[in-house]
Amino acid sequence: MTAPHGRTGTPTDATPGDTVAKVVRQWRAVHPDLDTGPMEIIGRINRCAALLQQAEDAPLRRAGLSRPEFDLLGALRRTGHELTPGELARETFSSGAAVTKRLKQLTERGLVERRGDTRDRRVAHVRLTDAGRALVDGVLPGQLAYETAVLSGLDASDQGELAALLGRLLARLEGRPGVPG
Amino acid sequence: MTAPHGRTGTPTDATPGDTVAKVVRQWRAVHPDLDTGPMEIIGRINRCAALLQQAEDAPLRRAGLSRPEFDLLGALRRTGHELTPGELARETFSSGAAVTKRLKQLTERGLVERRGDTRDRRVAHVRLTDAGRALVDGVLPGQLAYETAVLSGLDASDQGELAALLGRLLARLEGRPGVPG
DNA sequence: GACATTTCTTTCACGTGTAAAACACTTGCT
DNA sequence: AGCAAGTGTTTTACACGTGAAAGAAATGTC
Repeated sequence: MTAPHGRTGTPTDATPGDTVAKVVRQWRAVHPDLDTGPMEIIGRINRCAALLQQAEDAPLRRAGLSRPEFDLLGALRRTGHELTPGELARETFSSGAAVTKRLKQLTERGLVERRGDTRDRRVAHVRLTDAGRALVDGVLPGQLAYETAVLSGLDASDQGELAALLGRLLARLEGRPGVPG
Repeated sequence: MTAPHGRTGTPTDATPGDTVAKVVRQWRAVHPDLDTGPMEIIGRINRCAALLQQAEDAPLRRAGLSRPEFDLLGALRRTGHELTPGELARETFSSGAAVTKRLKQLTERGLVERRGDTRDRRVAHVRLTDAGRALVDGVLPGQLAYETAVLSGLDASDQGELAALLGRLLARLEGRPGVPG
């Protein structure tokens, strides 16, 4: 996996590169026997995710939302229809308990409305209020603009390549719910 | 910024693909005006990170560690020398307060030892105990093996490409002026 | 028609992270 | 020396997520 591609800086060597490269170098120095190859990818995915979230959280705070709250509102916005708390939990990959708490707050703030199912009185149906929809639609373009800016370091074909490679990795991760033994 | 083009099945169409592809399709249906291209990358990075962490947390729990605890021990292990709480905070990208709490627990469990600086009595120096080092060294290979397995869906050159692309993205996120080229 | 089972949601107790303040000590200034 | 400002670490108050149990209602079974 060591691909000596000229000047785009494959960080397998002593170049400072990014934070992850440094960490990998440290591990290799201490454990020369271990294959640290995977770290170059997975360490970077984790670090990118952390930095991206940190950067995108600031505008959300300004709009008075936490990221989990935005994800919940976003799920309602993009599906276009009402969702039950359970569906929201699945859609946002969070626990039912967390969704319950968020819904309480979002309802109090008037961003979301609840309605009981007439047939099955266990389930609730949640929908965006006008204010909720406006809030999501107001914040989303800024988020995308930031993402576009960050990605502008990569040209269109690099972006396509990256999306495709990540897609393959993700497909594998989502296809195998099993954990390592 | 145009949507990514690619020959390897760009998920810009109606292919189910992964979870992210579905979400992007939903957004496009509701907001046809917005450029959803960045989501294909950033959404996948976030989702991959979440799934990877979830998968790798299970073995850690079995070893009695949370991920932040493992990161702290790992920082001590890979640097090979003592670190102060402040350095540990920077190294693990977490707050000083969080490090203080973790150190308290890890010290009680005998995985870490503290020593006061003789010159500057504000600072403490933290080092791994033998048990702590053994714990890290016992867990690490399993983590790497899992990562290797997950990445085995990509051949060596794909992995190199992915690492390089993520490196460029990360460099930008970390505030580097684009990698020399 | 009552009873166990399943499904959907909420509540509870608890652990953990955070920001801000407090603390402890050092350094620089006059 | 004395004191303000700076630095490293811990404490405090609080918000949030989680798993487990509880609660509430539907469904299946005999």
